[in-house]
Amino acid sequence: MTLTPDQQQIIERIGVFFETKGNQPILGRIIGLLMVVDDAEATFEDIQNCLFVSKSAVSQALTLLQSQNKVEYITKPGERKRYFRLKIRNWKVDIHDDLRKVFKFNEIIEEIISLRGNKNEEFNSYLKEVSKFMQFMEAELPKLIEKYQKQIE
Amino acid sequence: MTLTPDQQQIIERIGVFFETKGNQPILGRIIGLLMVVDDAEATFEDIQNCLFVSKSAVSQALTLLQSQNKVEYITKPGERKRYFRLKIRNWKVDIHDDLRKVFKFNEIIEEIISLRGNKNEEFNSYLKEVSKFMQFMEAELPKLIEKYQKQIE
DNA sequence: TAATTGGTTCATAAAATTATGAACCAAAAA
DNA sequence: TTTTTGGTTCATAATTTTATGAACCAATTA
Repeated sequence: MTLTPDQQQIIERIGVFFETKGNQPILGRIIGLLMVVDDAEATFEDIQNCLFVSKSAVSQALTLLQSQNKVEYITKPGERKRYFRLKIRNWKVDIHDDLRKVFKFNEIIEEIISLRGNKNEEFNSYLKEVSKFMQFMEAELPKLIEKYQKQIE
Repeated sequence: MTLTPDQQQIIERIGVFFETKGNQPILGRIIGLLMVVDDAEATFEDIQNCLFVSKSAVSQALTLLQSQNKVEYITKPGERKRYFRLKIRNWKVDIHDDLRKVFKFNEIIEEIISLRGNKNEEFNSYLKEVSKFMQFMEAELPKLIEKYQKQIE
């Protein structure tokens, strides 16, 4: 399996995207590879060769990605190799989770509010405002997703 | 300035939250400190003492936080010390930005779609679906925020 | 003018993350 | 039975990130 320069470049970009989201470098590149290659799957060896990394790095990364439900593998009759591919069916859920992560901070904010003294009421009311906004957004998100579902039906 | 154990603990939690979002450890702890202390402000020295870090660490972290528009400082008449505090007025915008970051990936997805061959049309249509969903969500977000604004008026 | 305060800067030490290679293993093939 | 294939595991090397301390500086104060 050989990649075009275009493919290589975009894999790096995908890699950087996932990296800045706090993941380790290879993870994003493997995801990138699996998104970019024509048949949307790759063997252990393919991954090693395309990304120029060691066997153990690939093994560890794949274990992690599978535990995160981002990658799965299939096998083909008569072949011992595994064909890894994205578990893309989970992506809509993943997006929702990513969005909810933003509002996860509200749990902490609520605790802070309950802990704060009253020396700075202006700040206190700002905090409450932010908290209310987050609550609103979190509640509205599922509705929005529902709206999308109906729209495409 | 002394912190209660409760305050210390929540500062650490805020720290971890920001850390897992890809920020360096002190940043989140400074933000935590500024959220938790009663008057919602702290001097350079306060920060150093409360967080047990070096002068240079505080200086560098504050420079960064200010460049990110997350922190600002005020001064008080007759005092040379700076009083650092959160630039909380920006937070609603920050939340919106955080949400949009999730959909930033759609730019890459669109490129991938245009680059992909047709060996796996099922995957191609999944990608297109995800892309459409992200487009929808990104377009709806501002409306949602508007809805909130109206609701609180 | 000298000393102190309130920081900044930068080289590097310390710590954490990430990748490697060697040893290993089970299943299949020779 | 031995070798090969397709991996896994784990100690550690390499790299990156983060924090430190020493030197520095400008503004005040003594």
